[in-house]
Amino acid sequence: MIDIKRLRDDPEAVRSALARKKFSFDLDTVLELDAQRRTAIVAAEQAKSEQNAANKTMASLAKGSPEFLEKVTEMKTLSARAKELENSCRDAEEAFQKAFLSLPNLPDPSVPDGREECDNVVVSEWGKCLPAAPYRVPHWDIPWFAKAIDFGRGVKATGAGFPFYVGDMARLVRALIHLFLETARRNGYEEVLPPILVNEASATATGQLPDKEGQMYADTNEGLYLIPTAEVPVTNFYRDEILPADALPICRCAYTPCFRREAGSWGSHVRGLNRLHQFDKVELVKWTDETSSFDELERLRNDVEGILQALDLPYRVLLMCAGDIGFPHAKQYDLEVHAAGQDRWLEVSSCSNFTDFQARRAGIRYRDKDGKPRVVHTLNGSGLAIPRVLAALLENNLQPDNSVRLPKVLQDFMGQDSIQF
RNA sequence: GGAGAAGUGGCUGAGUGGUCGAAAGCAGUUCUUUGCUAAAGAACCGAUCGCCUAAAAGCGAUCCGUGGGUUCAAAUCCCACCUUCUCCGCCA
Repeated sequence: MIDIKRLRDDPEAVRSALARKKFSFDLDTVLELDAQRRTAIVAAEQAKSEQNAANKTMASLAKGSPEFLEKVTEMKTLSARAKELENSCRDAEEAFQKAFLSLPNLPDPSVPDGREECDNVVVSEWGKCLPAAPYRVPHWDIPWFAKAIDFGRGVKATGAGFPFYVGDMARLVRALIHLFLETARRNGYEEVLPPILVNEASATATGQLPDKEGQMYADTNEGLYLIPTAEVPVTNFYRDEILPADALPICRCAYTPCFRREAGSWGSHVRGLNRLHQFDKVELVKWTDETSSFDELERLRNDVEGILQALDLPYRVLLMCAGDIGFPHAKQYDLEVHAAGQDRWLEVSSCSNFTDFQARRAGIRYRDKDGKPRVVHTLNGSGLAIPRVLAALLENNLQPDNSVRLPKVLQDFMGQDSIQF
């Protein structure tokens, strides 16, 4: 959630900032509910204060004395009134919270205007896109693809979008996970292995709820959700905690499988590895103070770019426009690799600064030099999502003999310089 | 899954239904003193929300695992749930 004080102080600035995003919002209602809530609080606290005072005098009276009994009658009235006001106060608070929680984060001023995908700005490109050639095909058309990544048997075991990776392909996935984690470790991120089911409070804190409820697989028996990204459990590591000032910045990395229902987002363009219900990803997460989060975002992005360069995959970096960034995001870069067989850019990472939006929901703070609690800033970025990286590797490194040459960084781990089925 | 025990401030740990935000100790901050990388003494030392402020101070409300209930009044009594520990059973 955003800072309510900021909204009160300058609603028009908040209004125009939010208007740049694609989400609908109702500031006037929020402000009105805030005012109502505060009036209710004043009334309830006043009543409660009177009751407390009466209670105090009562404590000094002898039990059962006439004065005492008289006070009991008075207290009954006060108590009933206080309870009543307290209830209306709670209702007002709930109504306010519900409306307030539905406000998205403010986009940073450095984020360009725009309504859709085509308004995103390419801020850098690395490497050369490979030219078309007769033997370059989409990865799903590689003759042995169905053997190496078995979608058919995945359907049998689970359903569409849950493939089996077989033999050297399974090893290759493991090699990528290893490479990503080790690269992150060398860049100063501490590895964690988090739970992959989270509760409602965690999903709300990072902003998946209530905005994207339908995107997650849920265990309704236990009230738990399969994580759509490691961001959720990892960010919640410090939920409701106050960190010492010298702890920041904290950098963590985590490998997890990720689960997304992707309801209604299927079509001919999402064949093969382009979109799955379950996929593997290494996620990078940072907690910083409010002065350095945008610098840390650049560092994060740089760390992720390093991996793509090591894999020798041509990529570009998009600065997402205000209309295309997510609900909790203040600023977001998308990294896309070029897959030569499809001649398409595939998003493999999204690096974002959430400023204080998630941290405020999650109650993650740090103690500044004066000992005052302040809300931290949170960031995260994929480093990286495996299937699309794999798609690009297969398509870009496919040889005329249908083998796939491995980049140097993977050869050592795999103990071979190419794969072939 | 069965049987017990427990959940209090950063930590340890008192707490009789009313004067308890809550003793005490530790840690922390500031100061005093002693010439020596330390000791002693003193003061301060939780969070959230609201009112008032330019801001602070100040005032008020709330918080003793969570949510209900009893009562004029609950950390204290009752119920449910969650978590932790011990014992038994089962199991990767």
